[in-house]
Amino acid sequence: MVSQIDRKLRTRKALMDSALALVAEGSHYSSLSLREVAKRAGVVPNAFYRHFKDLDELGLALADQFGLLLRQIMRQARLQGLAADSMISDSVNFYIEHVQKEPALFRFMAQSLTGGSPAMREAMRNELGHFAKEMVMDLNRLGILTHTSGIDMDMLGHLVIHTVSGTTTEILDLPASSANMIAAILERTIKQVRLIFLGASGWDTESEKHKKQEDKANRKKKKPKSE
Amino acid sequence: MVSQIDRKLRTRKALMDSALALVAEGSHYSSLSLREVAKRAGVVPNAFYRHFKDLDELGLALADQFGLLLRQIMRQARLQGLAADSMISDSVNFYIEHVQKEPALFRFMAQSLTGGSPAMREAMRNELGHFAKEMVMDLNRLGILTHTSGIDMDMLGHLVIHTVSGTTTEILDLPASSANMIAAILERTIKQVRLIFLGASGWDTESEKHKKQEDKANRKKKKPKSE
DNA sequence: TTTAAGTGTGTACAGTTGTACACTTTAATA
DNA sequence: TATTAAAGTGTACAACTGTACACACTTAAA
Repeated sequence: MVSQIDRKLRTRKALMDSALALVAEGSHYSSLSLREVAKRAGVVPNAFYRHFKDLDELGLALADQFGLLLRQIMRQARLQGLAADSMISDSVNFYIEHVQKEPALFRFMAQSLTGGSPAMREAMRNELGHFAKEMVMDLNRLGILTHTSGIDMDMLGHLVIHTVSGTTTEILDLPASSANMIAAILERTIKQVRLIFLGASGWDTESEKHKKQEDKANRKKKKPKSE
Repeated sequence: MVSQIDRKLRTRKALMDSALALVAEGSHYSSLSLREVAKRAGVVPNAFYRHFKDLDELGLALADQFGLLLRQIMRQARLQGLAADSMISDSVNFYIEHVQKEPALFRFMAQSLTGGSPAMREAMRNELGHFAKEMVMDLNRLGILTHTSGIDMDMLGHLVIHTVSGTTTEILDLPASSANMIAAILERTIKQVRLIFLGASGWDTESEKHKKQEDKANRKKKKPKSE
């Protein structure tokens, strides 16, 4: 005998897990059907409506779940107390570990950025934006960035996001057996993040003159097209 | 009276354009149906088989078309002969212009990186890889990078790709009316690429010691997990 | 001119889709 | 204990799916 709300939560979770499982097996979320999701969850199609009005709504719930996972990862990373000098490589390592541990959710994330309803894309982007913001703040706090003045944190955050999420989809496409390829990508990503923060630390000294230079040149021509 | 091969090419193109149009209207490629693609192309469903065996095969043809577009863009950019001092911003500007000019193909590209058949994902990644390689070589040739020694070109290329393709999907999600948002993203992306190359120019001087530092630290702990 | 090949059409069919409606079963409430 | 609300079931249906088959028409080859 189960509590009524427990039962409700259980099937709800079953539906979400079902969708994730199908995504993990190679289907694209936007091509899933309500019926196959229900069947996989061991429930009759109509029961779906007791929990979600749509597959879109289920998608939003999954986006929430993904955000939760991200926050767990961050919290866990903080508890470990990464050493400042190996921080970048440790962080990337740690992140990729979680990608491999929970491939379905990350695959779903990758798909949602370009597919799904507009609402879902936005939700997913918000989750990632939050993640990047926290990440950059952490790295900053721990001394990777010695100066915040002058540098556009939002820009930096998006740069890290795009790098990491791009890497994520690359890894998820590998046959999982090829550990050496994964290691190569991982190493490459560490280099990339390191390069980013190297660039960031030189930003307001070197880059400003660079920027001025470019702006001046831009104002002069203004119409570089000749098509 | 039309040549037989002309006719063939014409309907083939109609089918491809149809798929692109549906994608441009918000559908995800992996959720298109053969029938709606055929209908939109003004052709009976069965005629589809005279040109493609699958929607997957049509997708590969679209990937080819996208690669072609990329190469055209690069050629065009080279013909313009960008000035070295405004090169990064001009390049990004130029690229984004084309994204807005041909939104359907770029949308398709973004979708294909995480959706579609494995073959298509690989095809798309190859096209982008080629693009990034050429781009980095160009920037290098024109003096943005003063030294190639020691820096991992592949790493740099992927970094640029992920940044640019991430930006691309962001732009394509905007309601197209909001020109100011687009301008903001564009500016951000220019900053990002500038930061990347700033990092790259300091790579083998500053970064090596950084790397050694991290490696040493890594060797010491080796097991940062505590979950 | 006859033949062959290829492009597009019409009909057909079995399988799947979302969802409406009436229902059973179960747990919480009164 | 009787009542009510909610979770899940079963049947039904019209719309849509991919694709097989036989056919019509047009161009290219013989």
